[in-house]
Amino acid sequence: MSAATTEMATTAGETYSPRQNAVLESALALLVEGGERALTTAGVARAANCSKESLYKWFGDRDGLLAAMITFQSSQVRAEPQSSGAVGRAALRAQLIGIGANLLRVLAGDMSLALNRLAIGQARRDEAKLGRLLREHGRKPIETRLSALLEAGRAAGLIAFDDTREAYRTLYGLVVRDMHVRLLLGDGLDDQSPAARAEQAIDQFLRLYGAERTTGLSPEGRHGTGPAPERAGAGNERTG
Amino acid sequence: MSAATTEMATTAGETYSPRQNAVLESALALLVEGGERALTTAGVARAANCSKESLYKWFGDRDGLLAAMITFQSSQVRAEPQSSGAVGRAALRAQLIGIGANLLRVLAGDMSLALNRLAIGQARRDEAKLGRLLREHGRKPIETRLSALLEAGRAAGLIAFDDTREAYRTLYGLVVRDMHVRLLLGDGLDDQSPAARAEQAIDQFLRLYGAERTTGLSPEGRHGTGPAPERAGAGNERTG
DNA sequence: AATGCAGCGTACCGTACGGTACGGTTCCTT
DNA sequence: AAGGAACCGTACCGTACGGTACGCTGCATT
Repeated sequence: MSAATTEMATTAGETYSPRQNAVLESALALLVEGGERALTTAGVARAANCSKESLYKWFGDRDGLLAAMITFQSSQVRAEPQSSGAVGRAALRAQLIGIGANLLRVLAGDMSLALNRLAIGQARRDEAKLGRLLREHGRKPIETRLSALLEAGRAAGLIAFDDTREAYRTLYGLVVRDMHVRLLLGDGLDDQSPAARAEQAIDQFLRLYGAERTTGLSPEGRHGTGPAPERAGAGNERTG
Repeated sequence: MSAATTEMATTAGETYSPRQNAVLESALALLVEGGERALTTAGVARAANCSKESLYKWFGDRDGLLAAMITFQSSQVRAEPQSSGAVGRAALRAQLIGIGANLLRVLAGDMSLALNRLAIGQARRDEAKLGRLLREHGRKPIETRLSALLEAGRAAGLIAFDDTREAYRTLYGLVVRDMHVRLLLGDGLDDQSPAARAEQAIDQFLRLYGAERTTGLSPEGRHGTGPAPERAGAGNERTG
Protein backbone atom coordinates (compact mmCIF):
# COMPACT_ATOMS: atom_id res chain seq x y z
CA MET A 1 0.00 0.00 0.00
CA SER A 2 3.00 2.29 0.32
CA ALA A 3 5.26 1.26 -2.52
CA ALA A 4 4.02 2.89 -5.69
CA THR A 5 1.42 5.57 -5.27
CA THR A 6 2.37 7.40 -8.39
CA GLU A 7 1.61 4.72 -10.95
CA MET A 8 -1.65 5.55 -12.61
CA ALA A 9 -3.18 2.11 -12.99
CA THR A 10 -4.15 1.72 -16.63
CA THR A 11 -7.18 3.93 -16.56
CA ALA A 12 -9.32 1.95 -18.96
CA GLY A 13 -12.99 2.60 -18.50
CA GLU A 14 -13.66 1.58 -14.89
CA THR A 15 -10.28 1.17 -13.28
CA TYR A 16 -9.22 3.00 -10.19
CA SER A 17 -5.98 4.12 -8.61
CA PRO A 18 -4.34 1.89 -6.01
CA ARG A 19 -5.54 4.19 -3.26
CA GLN A 20 -9.07 3.98 -4.55
CA ASN A 21 -8.80 0.22 -4.81
CA ALA A 22 -7.80 0.06 -1.17
CA VAL A 23 -10.76 2.21 -0.25
CA LEU A 24 -13.08 -0.02 -2.24
CA GLU A 25 -11.70 -3.06 -0.50
CA SER A 26 -12.41 -1.50 2.86
CA ALA A 27 -15.91 -0.72 1.72
CA LEU A 28 -16.44 -4.29 0.56
CA ALA A 29 -15.20 -5.63 3.87
CA LEU A 30 -17.61 -3.31 5.61
CA LEU A 31 -20.44 -4.51 3.42
CA VAL A 32 -19.69 -8.17 4.02
CA GLU A 33 -19.55 -7.62 7.73
CA GLY A 34 -22.52 -5.41 8.34
CA GLY A 35 -24.66 -5.36 5.25
CA GLU A 36 -25.91 -2.29 3.46
CA ARG A 37 -26.71 -0.41 6.62
CA ALA A 38 -23.04 -0.49 7.57
CA LEU A 39 -22.12 1.20 4.30
CA THR A 40 -22.34 4.82 5.39
CA THR A 41 -20.08 7.35 3.81
CA ALA A 42 -18.66 8.26 7.19
CA GLY A 43 -18.14 4.60 7.99
CA VAL A 44 -16.31 3.90 4.76
CA ALA A 45 -14.15 6.96 5.23
CA ARG A 46 -13.26 5.92 8.75
CA ALA A 47 -12.57 2.30 7.82
CA ALA A 48 -10.42 3.31 4.88
CA ASN A 49 -8.69 6.22 6.58
CA CYS A 50 -9.74 8.63 3.94
CA SER A 51 -11.89 11.73 3.93
CA LYS A 52 -15.50 11.89 2.91
CA GLU A 53 -14.55 14.62 0.51
CA SER A 54 -12.26 12.23 -1.32
CA LEU A 55 -15.01 9.66 -1.53
CA TYR A 56 -17.27 12.14 -3.22
CA LYS A 57 -14.55 13.36 -5.51
CA TRP A 58 -13.71 9.84 -6.64
CA PHE A 59 -17.12 8.23 -6.85
CA GLY A 60 -19.55 11.08 -7.16
CA ASP A 61 -22.07 10.01 -4.58
CA ARG A 62 -23.07 6.99 -2.56
CA ASP A 63 -24.62 5.20 -5.53
CA GLY A 64 -21.43 5.76 -7.46
CA LEU A 65 -19.52 4.16 -4.63
CA LEU A 66 -21.78 1.12 -4.65
CA ALA A 67 -21.42 0.75 -8.40
CA ALA A 68 -17.66 1.11 -8.12
CA MET A 69 -17.59 -1.62 -5.51
CA ILE A 70 -19.30 -4.02 -7.89
CA THR A 71 -17.15 -3.27 -10.90
CA PHE A 72 -14.03 -3.34 -8.77
CA GLN A 73 -14.86 -6.66 -7.18
CA SER A 74 -15.63 -8.27 -10.52
CA SER A 75 -12.42 -6.88 -11.96
CA GLN A 76 -10.54 -8.58 -9.14
CA VAL A 77 -11.97 -11.87 -10.30
CA ARG A 78 -10.17 -13.46 -13.16
CA ALA A 79 -11.45 -16.67 -14.65
CA GLU A 80 -9.06 -19.57 -14.47
CA PRO A 81 -6.92 -20.17 -17.55
CA GLN A 82 -9.60 -22.32 -19.21
CA SER A 83 -7.84 -25.66 -19.50
CA SER A 84 -8.77 -26.17 -23.13
CA GLY A 85 -7.51 -29.72 -23.39
CA ALA A 86 -8.95 -32.09 -25.94
CA VAL A 87 -12.47 -33.00 -25.00
CA GLY A 88 -13.30 -36.61 -24.33
CA ARG A 89 -16.35 -37.95 -22.61
CA ALA A 90 -14.70 -38.09 -19.21
CA ALA A 91 -12.81 -34.85 -19.68
CA LEU A 92 -15.97 -32.96 -20.54
CA ARG A 93 -17.69 -34.37 -17.51
CA ALA A 94 -14.79 -33.50 -15.27
CA GLN A 95 -14.60 -29.96 -16.59
CA LEU A 96 -18.32 -29.43 -16.19
CA ILE A 97 -18.18 -30.73 -12.64
CA GLY A 98 -15.24 -28.47 -11.89
CA ILE A 99 -17.00 -25.39 -13.18
CA GLY A 100 -20.21 -26.36 -11.46
CA ALA A 101 -18.52 -26.84 -8.11
CA ASN A 102 -16.69 -23.58 -8.57
CA LEU A 103 -19.97 -21.85 -9.33
CA LEU A 104 -21.48 -23.21 -6.15
CA ARG A 105 -18.54 -22.07 -4.09
CA VAL A 106 -18.68 -18.62 -5.62
CA LEU A 107 -22.39 -18.16 -5.07
CA ALA A 108 -22.11 -19.31 -1.47
CA GLY A 109 -19.23 -16.96 -0.73
CA ASP A 110 -19.72 -14.09 1.68
CA MET A 111 -18.67 -11.51 -0.87
CA SER A 112 -21.02 -12.72 -3.55
CA LEU A 113 -23.91 -12.95 -1.12
CA ALA A 114 -23.28 -9.49 0.24
CA LEU A 115 -23.12 -7.89 -3.20
CA ASN A 116 -26.20 -9.73 -4.41
CA ARG A 117 -28.10 -8.73 -1.30
CA LEU A 118 -27.05 -5.15 -1.87
CA ALA A 119 -28.14 -5.08 -5.50
CA ILE A 120 -31.38 -6.93 -4.82
CA GLY A 121 -32.22 -4.71 -1.90
CA GLN A 122 -31.78 -1.64 -4.07
CA ALA A 123 -33.77 -3.01 -7.00
CA ARG A 124 -37.23 -1.63 -7.59
CA ARG A 125 -39.88 -2.71 -10.02
CA ASP A 126 -38.52 -0.50 -12.75
CA GLU A 127 -35.07 0.71 -11.79
CA ALA A 128 -32.25 -1.68 -10.93
CA LYS A 129 -28.93 -0.12 -11.83
CA LEU A 130 -26.86 -2.22 -9.48
CA GLY A 131 -28.71 -5.34 -10.47
CA ARG A 132 -27.84 -4.80 -14.11
CA LEU A 133 -24.22 -4.21 -13.21
CA LEU A 134 -24.11 -7.40 -11.21
CA ARG A 135 -25.76 -9.44 -13.95
CA GLU A 136 -23.37 -8.01 -16.49
CA HIS A 137 -20.19 -8.43 -14.54
CA GLY A 138 -21.03 -11.44 -12.45
CA ARG A 139 -23.14 -13.81 -14.48
CA LYS A 140 -22.23 -13.13 -18.06
CA PRO A 141 -18.66 -14.39 -17.68
CA ILE A 142 -19.58 -17.78 -16.32
CA GLU A 143 -22.34 -18.15 -18.88
CA THR A 144 -19.89 -17.42 -21.66
CA ARG A 145 -17.39 -19.88 -20.33
CA LEU A 146 -19.89 -22.64 -19.75
CA SER A 147 -21.54 -22.07 -23.09
CA ALA A 148 -18.22 -22.37 -24.86
CA LEU A 149 -17.56 -25.64 -23.10
CA LEU A 150 -20.99 -26.96 -23.96
CA GLU A 151 -20.56 -26.10 -27.61
CA ALA A 152 -17.17 -27.73 -27.63
CA GLY A 153 -18.81 -30.85 -26.24
CA ARG A 154 -21.46 -30.67 -28.91
CA ALA A 155 -18.87 -30.22 -31.62
CA ALA A 156 -17.18 -33.34 -30.31
CA GLY A 157 -20.47 -35.21 -30.57
CA LEU A 158 -20.70 -35.80 -26.84
CA ILE A 159 -23.84 -33.84 -26.13
CA ALA A 160 -26.72 -32.63 -28.24
CA PHE A 161 -28.86 -29.52 -28.03
CA ASP A 162 -30.30 -26.88 -30.27
CA ASP A 163 -30.21 -23.79 -28.13
CA THR A 164 -27.02 -23.18 -26.21
CA ARG A 165 -28.63 -20.77 -23.82
CA GLU A 166 -31.35 -23.28 -23.07
CA ALA A 167 -28.82 -25.97 -22.30
CA TYR A 168 -26.81 -23.59 -20.16
CA ARG A 169 -29.82 -22.64 -18.14
CA THR A 170 -30.83 -26.22 -17.57
CA LEU A 171 -27.34 -26.96 -16.38
CA TYR A 172 -27.44 -23.95 -14.10
CA GLY A 173 -30.77 -24.99 -12.65
CA LEU A 174 -29.62 -28.53 -12.00
CA VAL A 175 -26.49 -27.35 -10.26
CA VAL A 176 -27.73 -24.41 -8.24
CA ARG A 177 -31.41 -25.24 -7.76
CA ASP A 178 -32.84 -22.97 -5.08
CA MET A 179 -29.61 -22.83 -3.13
CA HIS A 180 -28.80 -19.27 -4.15
CA VAL A 181 -32.05 -17.69 -3.07
CA ARG A 182 -32.09 -19.73 0.11
CA LEU A 183 -28.65 -18.47 1.00
CA LEU A 184 -29.64 -14.93 0.14
CA LEU A 185 -32.56 -15.30 2.54
CA GLY A 186 -30.17 -16.31 5.28
CA ASP A 187 -30.55 -20.07 5.23
CA GLY A 188 -27.56 -22.25 5.94
CA LEU A 189 -25.59 -24.18 3.39
CA ASP A 190 -26.43 -27.67 2.30
CA ASP A 191 -24.63 -30.48 4.00
CA GLN A 192 -23.56 -31.76 0.59
CA SER A 193 -20.19 -30.58 -0.65
CA PRO A 194 -20.05 -28.44 -3.79
CA ALA A 195 -18.08 -31.12 -5.61
CA ALA A 196 -20.56 -33.86 -4.79
CA ARG A 197 -23.49 -31.63 -5.66
CA ALA A 198 -21.93 -30.63 -8.96
CA GLU A 199 -21.14 -34.21 -9.85
CA GLN A 200 -24.69 -35.28 -9.27
CA ALA A 201 -26.05 -32.37 -11.26
CA ILE A 202 -23.71 -32.87 -14.17
CA ASP A 203 -24.61 -36.52 -14.38
CA GLN A 204 -28.23 -35.56 -14.53
CA PHE A 205 -27.45 -32.99 -17.19
CA LEU A 206 -25.54 -35.52 -19.26
CA ARG A 207 -28.42 -37.94 -18.91
CA LEU A 208 -30.66 -35.29 -20.42
CA TYR A 209 -28.34 -33.99 -23.09
CA GLY A 210 -25.80 -36.74 -23.52
CA ALA A 211 -25.48 -38.14 -27.02
CA GLU A 212 -22.87 -40.81 -26.45
CA ARG A 213 -25.20 -43.79 -26.39
CA THR A 214 -28.65 -43.50 -27.86
CA THR A 215 -30.84 -44.36 -24.91
CA GLY A 216 -34.32 -45.79 -25.21
CA LEU A 217 -35.92 -42.42 -25.52
CA SER A 218 -38.99 -41.88 -27.57
CA PRO A 219 -37.89 -39.92 -30.64
CA GLU A 220 -39.93 -36.86 -29.81
CA GLY A 221 -38.73 -36.85 -26.24
CA ARG A 222 -35.62 -34.79 -26.72
CA HIS A 223 -36.60 -31.17 -26.93
CA GLY A 224 -40.34 -31.43 -26.99
CA THR A 225 -42.05 -28.08 -26.86
CA GLY A 226 -45.34 -28.91 -28.48
CA PRO A 227 -48.67 -27.43 -27.45
CA ALA A 228 -49.46 -28.39 -23.88
CA PRO A 229 -52.72 -29.46 -22.21
CA GLU A 230 -52.47 -26.09 -20.48
CA ARG A 231 -54.37 -27.02 -17.26
CA ALA A 232 -54.43 -23.47 -16.01
CA GLY A 233 -53.42 -23.56 -12.36
CA ALA A 234 -56.36 -22.84 -10.12
CA GLY A 235 -55.01 -21.07 -7.07
CA ASN A 236 -53.76 -17.58 -6.64
CA GLU A 237 -50.74 -17.85 -4.43
CA ARG A 238 -48.51 -14.87 -4.40
CA THR A 239 -45.90 -15.28 -1.74
CA GLY A 240 -43.09 -17.31 -3.32
CA MET B 1 -64.13 -0.37 7.14
CA SER B 2 -67.14 0.80 9.11
CA ALA B 3 -69.30 -2.29 9.37
CA ALA B 4 -67.90 -4.47 12.07
CA THR B 5 -65.02 -3.13 14.07
CA THR B 6 -65.93 -5.16 17.08
CA GLU B 7 -65.41 -8.62 15.67
CA MET B 8 -62.11 -9.85 16.91
CA ALA B 9 -60.92 -11.92 13.96
CA THR B 10 -60.03 -15.35 15.28
CA THR B 11 -56.92 -14.28 17.10
CA ALA B 12 -54.88 -17.40 16.46
CA GLY B 13 -51.19 -16.68 16.67
CA GLU B 14 -50.58 -14.08 13.98
CA THR B 15 -53.96 -12.85 12.87
CA TYR B 16 -54.94 -9.22 12.86
CA SER B 17 -58.10 -7.21 13.07
CA PRO B 18 -59.78 -6.06 9.85
CA ARG B 19 -58.48 -2.56 10.40
CA GLN B 20 -54.99 -3.88 10.82
CA ASN B 21 -55.37 -6.02 7.72
CA ALA B 22 -56.31 -2.95 5.74
CA VAL B 23 -53.26 -1.14 7.06
CA LEU B 24 -51.04 -4.06 6.13
CA GLU B 25 -52.50 -4.08 2.64
CA SER B 26 -51.69 -0.42 2.25
CA ALA B 27 -48.17 -1.09 3.44
CA LEU B 28 -47.78 -3.94 0.97
CA ALA B 29 -48.99 -1.75 -1.86
CA LEU B 30 -46.50 0.87 -0.81
CA LEU B 31 -43.73 -1.71 -0.76
CA VAL B 32 -44.57 -3.07 -4.19
CA GLU B 33 -44.65 0.40 -5.62
CA GLY B 34 -41.59 1.99 -4.09
CA GLY B 35 -39.50 -0.69 -2.48
CA GLU B 36 -38.22 -0.70 1.05
CA ARG B 37 -37.32 2.97 1.04
CA ALA B 38 -40.97 3.83 0.54
CA LEU B 39 -41.89 1.92 3.68
CA THR B 40 -41.56 4.72 6.21
CA THR B 41 -43.79 4.73 9.23
CA ALA B 42 -45.11 8.13 8.30
CA GLY B 43 -45.72 6.95 4.76
CA VAL B 44 -47.61 3.88 5.84
CA ALA B 45 -49.68 5.91 8.28
CA ARG B 46 -50.53 8.43 5.59
CA ALA B 47 -51.35 5.79 2.97
CA ALA B 48 -53.52 3.83 5.39
CA ASN B 49 -55.14 6.83 7.05
CA CYS B 50 -54.05 5.78 10.45
CA SER B 51 -51.82 7.31 13.07
CA LYS B 52 -48.25 6.41 13.67
CA GLU B 53 -49.14 5.79 17.26
CA SER B 54 -51.52 3.04 16.20
CA LEU B 55 -48.84 1.49 14.05
CA TYR B 56 -46.53 1.25 17.00
CA LYS B 57 -49.25 -0.01 19.27
CA TRP B 58 -50.20 -2.76 16.84
CA PHE B 59 -46.86 -3.87 15.50
CA GLY B 60 -44.36 -2.74 18.09
CA ASP B 61 -41.83 -1.16 15.80
CA ARG B 62 -40.88 -0.99 12.16
CA ASP B 63 -39.45 -4.50 12.10
CA GLY B 64 -42.64 -5.80 13.64
CA LEU B 65 -44.54 -4.13 10.84
CA LEU B 66 -42.37 -5.76 8.21
CA ALA B 67 -42.80 -9.16 9.82
CA ALA B 68 -46.53 -8.64 10.05
CA MET B 69 -46.64 -7.79 6.34
CA ILE B 70 -45.04 -11.11 5.50
CA THR B 71 -47.21 -13.25 7.72
CA PHE B 72 -50.30 -11.38 6.61
CA GLN B 73 -49.53 -11.75 2.95
CA SER B 74 -48.85 -15.46 3.26
CA SER B 75 -52.03 -15.89 5.26
CA GLN B 76 -53.92 -14.31 2.37
CA VAL B 77 -52.61 -17.03 0.12
CA ARG B 78 -54.44 -20.28 0.29
CA ALA B 79 -53.27 -23.25 -1.72
CA GLU B 80 -55.74 -24.51 -4.26
CA PRO B 81 -57.93 -27.42 -3.17
CA GLN B 82 -55.36 -29.99 -4.21
CA SER B 83 -57.20 -31.91 -6.91
CA SER B 84 -56.32 -35.31 -5.51
CA GLY B 85 -57.68 -37.29 -8.39
CA ALA B 86 -56.37 -40.73 -9.14
CA VAL B 87 -52.85 -40.50 -10.47
CA GLY B 88 -52.12 -41.80 -13.92
CA ARG B 89 -49.09 -41.09 -16.01
CA ALA B 90 -50.70 -38.21 -17.86
CA ALA B 91 -52.49 -36.91 -14.80
CA LEU B 92 -49.30 -36.76 -12.79
CA ARG B 93 -47.57 -34.94 -15.58
CA ALA B 94 -50.42 -32.49 -15.92
CA GLN B 95 -50.54 -31.79 -12.21
CA LEU B 96 -46.81 -31.28 -12.02
CA ILE B 97 -46.94 -28.90 -14.95
CA GLY B 98 -49.78 -27.02 -13.35
CA ILE B 99 -47.98 -26.59 -10.08
CA GLY B 100 -44.77 -25.70 -11.86
CA ALA B 101 -46.41 -23.02 -13.96
CA ASN B 102 -48.17 -21.69 -10.90
CA LEU B 103 -44.86 -21.54 -9.07
CA LEU B 104 -43.34 -19.56 -11.90
CA ARG B 105 -46.21 -17.12 -11.93
CA VAL B 106 -46.01 -16.67 -8.19
CA LEU B 107 -42.28 -16.06 -8.14
CA ALA B 108 -42.54 -13.55 -10.97
CA GLY B 109 -45.34 -11.63 -9.29
CA ASP B 110 -44.74 -8.10 -8.07
CA MET B 111 -45.76 -8.93 -4.53
CA SER B 112 -43.49 -11.93 -4.23
CA LEU B 113 -40.56 -10.03 -5.72
CA ALA B 114 -41.08 -7.08 -3.43
CA LEU B 115 -41.25 -9.21 -0.29
CA ASN B 116 -38.24 -11.27 -1.29
CA ARG B 117 -36.26 -8.14 -2.07
CA LEU B 118 -37.22 -6.76 1.30
CA ALA B 119 -36.19 -9.87 3.21
CA ILE B 120 -32.99 -10.33 1.23
CA GLY B 121 -32.04 -6.71 1.62
CA GLN B 122 -32.44 -6.97 5.38
CA ALA B 123 -30.53 -10.23 5.67
CA ARG B 124 -27.05 -10.13 7.12
CA ARG B 125 -24.47 -12.83 7.39
CA ASP B 126 -25.80 -14.01 10.72
CA GLU B 127 -29.20 -12.47 11.30
CA ALA B 128 -32.07 -12.88 8.87
CA LYS B 129 -35.34 -12.76 10.71
CA LEU B 130 -37.45 -11.76 7.75
CA GLY B 131 -35.72 -14.28 5.54
CA ARG B 132 -36.60 -17.09 7.89
CA LEU B 133 -40.19 -15.91 8.00
CA LEU B 134 -40.37 -15.84 4.23
CA ARG B 135 -38.83 -19.27 3.86
CA GLU B 136 -41.21 -20.65 6.44
CA HIS B 137 -44.37 -19.10 5.12
CA GLY B 138 -43.57 -18.88 1.44
CA ARG B 139 -41.55 -21.90 0.43
CA LYS B 140 -42.49 -24.60 2.87
CA PRO B 141 -46.10 -24.83 1.64
CA ILE B 142 -45.24 -25.44 -1.98
CA GLU B 143 -42.54 -27.89 -1.02
CA THR B 144 -44.99 -29.82 1.08
CA ARG B 145 -47.54 -29.89 -1.68
CA LEU B 146 -45.10 -30.87 -4.40
CA SER B 147 -43.49 -33.49 -2.21
CA ALA B 148 -46.84 -35.08 -1.50
CA LEU B 149 -47.56 -35.22 -5.20
CA LEU B 150 -44.19 -36.74 -5.94
CA GLU B 151 -44.64 -39.41 -3.32
CA ALA B 152 -48.07 -40.19 -4.67
CA GLY B 153 -46.49 -40.63 -8.06
CA ARG B 154 -43.89 -42.90 -6.59
CA ALA B 155 -46.51 -44.93 -4.77
CA ALA B 156 -48.25 -45.36 -8.09
CA GLY B 157 -45.02 -46.63 -9.60
CA LEU B 158 -44.76 -43.73 -12.03
CA ILE B 159 -41.55 -42.21 -10.76
CA ALA B 160 -38.67 -43.48 -8.69
CA PHE B 161 -36.45 -41.75 -6.17
CA ASP B 162 -34.97 -42.35 -2.77
CA ASP B 163 -34.94 -38.91 -1.21
CA THR B 164 -38.09 -36.89 -1.64
CA ARG B 165 -36.37 -33.62 -0.82
CA GLU B 166 -33.72 -34.36 -3.40
CA ALA B 167 -36.31 -35.02 -6.06
CA TYR B 168 -38.23 -31.90 -5.11
CA ARG B 169 -35.15 -29.78 -5.37
CA THR B 170 -34.24 -31.15 -8.75
CA LEU B 171 -37.72 -30.42 -9.95
CA TYR B 172 -37.52 -26.92 -8.54
CA GLY B 173 -34.20 -26.30 -10.22
CA LEU B 174 -35.42 -27.54 -13.57
CA VAL B 175 -38.50 -25.34 -13.42
CA VAL B 176 -37.16 -22.14 -11.94
CA ARG B 177 -33.48 -22.26 -12.97
CA ASP B 178 -31.96 -18.82 -12.43
CA MET B 179 -35.16 -16.98 -13.24
CA HIS B 180 -35.89 -16.00 -9.67
CA VAL B 181 -32.57 -14.37 -8.92
CA ARG B 182 -32.56 -12.69 -12.31
CA LEU B 183 -35.95 -11.19 -11.63
CA LEU B 184 -34.86 -10.13 -8.16
CA LEU B 185 -31.94 -8.35 -9.76
CA GLY B 186 -34.30 -6.45 -12.01
CA ASP B 187 -34.02 -8.44 -15.21
CA GLY B 188 -37.06 -8.87 -17.42
CA LEU B 189 -39.13 -11.98 -17.72
CA ASP B 190 -38.37 -14.75 -20.16
CA ASP B 191 -40.23 -14.70 -23.42
CA GLN B 192 -41.38 -18.23 -22.75
CA SER B 193 -44.74 -18.62 -21.03
CA PRO B 194 -44.86 -20.18 -17.58
CA ALA B 195 -46.95 -23.07 -18.91
CA ALA B 196 -44.52 -23.84 -21.71
CA ARG B 197 -41.54 -23.54 -19.41
CA ALA B 198 -43.12 -25.80 -16.82
CA GLU B 199 -44.03 -28.38 -19.43
CA GLN B 200 -40.48 -28.53 -20.69
CA ALA B 201 -39.09 -28.78 -17.20
CA ILE B 202 -41.49 -31.47 -16.09
CA ASP B 203 -40.70 -33.54 -19.15
CA GLN B 204 -37.04 -33.28 -18.27
CA PHE B 205 -37.81 -34.22 -14.72
CA LEU B 206 -39.82 -37.23 -15.78
CA ARG B 207 -37.00 -38.24 -18.09
CA LEU B 208 -34.69 -38.25 -15.07
CA TYR B 209 -37.01 -39.80 -12.53
CA GLY B 210 -39.64 -41.52 -14.62
CA ALA B 211 -40.04 -45.26 -14.01
CA GLU B 212 -42.67 -46.08 -16.56
CA ARG B 213 -40.40 -47.64 -19.17
CA THR B 214 -36.95 -48.81 -18.17
CA THR B 215 -34.71 -46.80 -20.43
CA GLY B 216 -31.25 -47.86 -21.44
CA LEU B 217 -29.62 -46.42 -18.41
CA SER B 218 -26.60 -47.95 -16.88
CA PRO B 219 -27.72 -49.51 -13.59
CA GLU B 220 -25.63 -47.25 -11.46
CA GLY B 221 -26.68 -44.18 -13.30
CA ARG B 222 -29.78 -43.45 -11.33
CA HIS B 223 -28.77 -41.80 -8.12
CA GLY B 224 -25.05 -42.04 -8.21
CA THR B 225 -23.40 -40.24 -5.35
CA GLY B 226 -20.16 -42.13 -5.05
CA PRO B 227 -16.85 -40.52 -4.19
CA ALA B 228 -15.93 -38.01 -6.86
CA PRO B 229 -12.59 -37.33 -8.59
CA GLU B 230 -12.72 -34.02 -6.71
CA ARG B 231 -10.79 -31.95 -9.32
CA ALA B 232 -10.50 -28.97 -7.05
CA GLY B 233 -11.43 -25.91 -9.09
CA ALA B 234 -8.44 -23.72 -9.77
CA GLY B 235 -9.72 -20.16 -9.89
CA ASN B 236 -10.90 -17.92 -7.14
CA GLU B 237 -13.89 -16.13 -8.52
CA ARG B 238 -16.05 -14.48 -5.97
CA THR B 239 -18.64 -12.36 -7.67
CA GLY B 240 -21.55 -14.64 -8.58
C1' DA C 1 13.27 27.13 -1.04
C1' DA C 2 8.95 28.19 -2.94
C1' DT C 3 4.79 26.56 -4.97
C1' DG C 4 1.00 23.74 -5.74
C1' DC C 5 -1.67 19.61 -5.56
C1' DA C 6 -3.83 15.66 -3.44
C1' DG C 7 -5.73 14.07 0.39
C1' DC C 8 -6.83 13.57 5.50
C1' DG C 9 -9.65 14.86 9.45
C1' DT C 10 -13.21 17.48 11.28
C1' DA C 11 -16.82 20.46 11.59
C1' DC C 12 -21.02 21.74 9.68
C1' DC C 13 -25.76 21.77 7.40
C1' DG C 14 -30.20 20.18 5.98
C1' DT C 15 -33.14 16.59 5.84
C1' DA C 16 -35.51 12.50 6.76
C1' DC C 17 -36.66 8.95 9.55
C1' DG C 18 -38.00 6.13 13.89
C1' DG C 19 -40.35 6.68 17.84
C1' DT C 20 -43.30 9.38 21.44
C1' DA C 21 -46.73 12.59 23.28
C1' DC C 22 -50.97 15.06 23.11
C1' DG C 23 -55.42 16.97 21.93
C1' DG C 24 -59.69 16.05 19.58
C1' DT C 25 -63.22 12.90 17.63
C1' DT C 26 -66.05 8.92 17.12
C1' DC C 27 -68.28 5.06 18.80
C1' DC C 28 -69.44 1.65 22.26
C1' DT C 29 -70.83 0.61 26.92
C1' DT C 30 -73.53 1.25 31.08
C1' DA D 1 -76.41 11.12 29.54
C1' DA D 2 -71.94 10.10 31.25
C1' DG D 3 -67.82 7.70 30.94
C1' DG D 4 -64.30 5.46 28.52
C1' DA D 5 -61.77 3.07 24.95
C1' DA D 6 -59.87 3.21 20.46
C1' DC D 7 -57.93 5.91 17.19
C1' DC D 8 -56.77 9.79 14.01
C1' DG D 9 -53.90 13.77 12.92
C1' DT D 10 -50.25 16.47 14.07
C1' DA D 11 -46.60 18.21 16.46
C1' DC D 12 -42.38 17.12 18.52
C1' DC D 13 -37.67 15.04 19.66
C1' DG D 14 -33.29 12.90 18.94
C1' DT D 15 -30.44 10.87 15.87
C1' DA D 16 -28.16 9.49 11.87
C1' DC D 17 -27.06 10.02 7.38
C1' DG D 18 -25.73 12.23 2.70
C1' DG D 19 -23.30 15.82 1.12
C1' DT D 20 -20.26 20.22 1.48
C1' DA D 21 -16.71 23.37 3.24
C1' DC D 22 -12.43 24.34 5.38
C1' DG D 23 -7.94 24.04 7.49
C1' DC D 24 -3.97 21.38 7.72
C1' DT D 25 -0.15 18.10 6.30
C1' DG D 26 2.93 15.77 3.25
C1' DC D 27 4.86 15.14 -1.17
C1' DA D 28 6.32 16.27 -5.82
C1' DT D 29 7.68 19.39 -9.04
C1' DT D 30 10.65 23.38 -10.54
